Amino acid sequence: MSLKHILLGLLREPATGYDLKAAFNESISHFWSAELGQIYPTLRRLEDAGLLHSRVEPSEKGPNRRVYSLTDEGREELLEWLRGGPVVGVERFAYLAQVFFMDTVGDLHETRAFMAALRQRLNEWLARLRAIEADINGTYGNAPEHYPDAGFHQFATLRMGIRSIGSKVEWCDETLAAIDRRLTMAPSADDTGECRTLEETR
Amino acid sequence: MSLKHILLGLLREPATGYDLKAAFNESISHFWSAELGQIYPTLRRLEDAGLLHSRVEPSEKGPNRRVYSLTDEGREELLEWLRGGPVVGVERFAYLAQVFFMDTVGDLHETRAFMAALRQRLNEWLARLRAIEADINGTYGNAPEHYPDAGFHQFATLRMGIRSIGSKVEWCDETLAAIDRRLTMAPSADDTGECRTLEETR
DNA sequence: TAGGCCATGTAATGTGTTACATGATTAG
DNA sequence: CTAATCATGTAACACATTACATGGCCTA
Repeated sequence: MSLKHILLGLLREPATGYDLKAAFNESISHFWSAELGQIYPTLRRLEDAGLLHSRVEPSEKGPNRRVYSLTDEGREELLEWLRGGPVVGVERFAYLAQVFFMDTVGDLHETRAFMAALRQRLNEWLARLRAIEADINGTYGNAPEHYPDAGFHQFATLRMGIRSIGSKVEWCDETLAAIDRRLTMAPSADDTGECRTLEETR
Repeated sequence: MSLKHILLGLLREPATGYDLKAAFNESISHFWSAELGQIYPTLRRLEDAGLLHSRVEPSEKGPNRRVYSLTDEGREELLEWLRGGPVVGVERFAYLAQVFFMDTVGDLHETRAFMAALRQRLNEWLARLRAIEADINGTYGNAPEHYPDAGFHQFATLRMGIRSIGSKVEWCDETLAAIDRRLTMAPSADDTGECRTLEETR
């Protein structure tokens, strides 16, 4: 039920489905994403439910735009969601599943290459987030407590992205170091062991 | 396409759907989850595709068990997935979306209460992960490079959970501190500002 | 003139949760 | 006797991605 509320939140200002897709790509991509194929039907359903209303406007370039805005009912629904306490869902990381099973390959060098590739991907992501942060700091200063209201909250979410992705890059480094220590050891565990899980040997 | 491969990975040892559900709850809940309603049909499809085969066994307690095991084809498919490089998907955090829009409520004390509740949830989660880590360290020592092969890889994923959730708890603290600084300021931003986003004022 | 952006929408498919249905065994 | 655990499955629904379909305007 989150996309629904995120759309309501973004519709602080009236916007089209296309505009909202751009917002997902730009400001929000570090914690949510949605495709147009999901956005358009959802907006329509929210209008049917009375949480939004729309008007059709001619566009300067391209076809007519359907501009949605919040109704009072929609604003109320948004506030209820916000006041309902944190929605903590399941986290899914396919690449962690890959690490978890990577011993099946039977060659720690494969794990090493995997972790190095992962580190690079995450580090690029981190760099993008840090660039946005530097941009904001350059304009508004380093003290978020002086930012405008919405800016303060938005900056906080960016900070979580930076801390969270940053911690993952550090984890890659920690793991790469452990792999290197393991690779320089006598290959005892790899050869004598039965590739057991921790639970089985406990 | 990840659940499919995770099931193949878990079927290192033959197991029933019920067993696999237990594995999701126990060892891998910090990076994936699945319900029985999804596991059973998926196993059936994997068998139809020739990646698994099953035999029915009587159970000591309860109804007959359908025990699945990997075929050579299934093992090959798993290895391809593992060797295909890190699968980095979208991260979705509903609670970050809530923070992002929380200024709509118009009272920073609401944000503070939200962040405090979130911190507690995350901290409990962290404590569970740390307990597992302590348990493993107690049995195998503090040097993961000496763990058995599968254990080494599994421990690495646990470490990422600890770092990642830990960084989020730290982020909560950072944000709570910023909120407190903002609350003790003259309430200028809250009253004079127009609740603008960072983009709009740029 | 080719490709990208603007702009909307539908259809097919894939992924995931919850509820329903069944029924034996065991521990409190 | 009751609740939990064992054990399998289906059906309905909710959520999400990708492909298809259309077509004008602008830039290289």
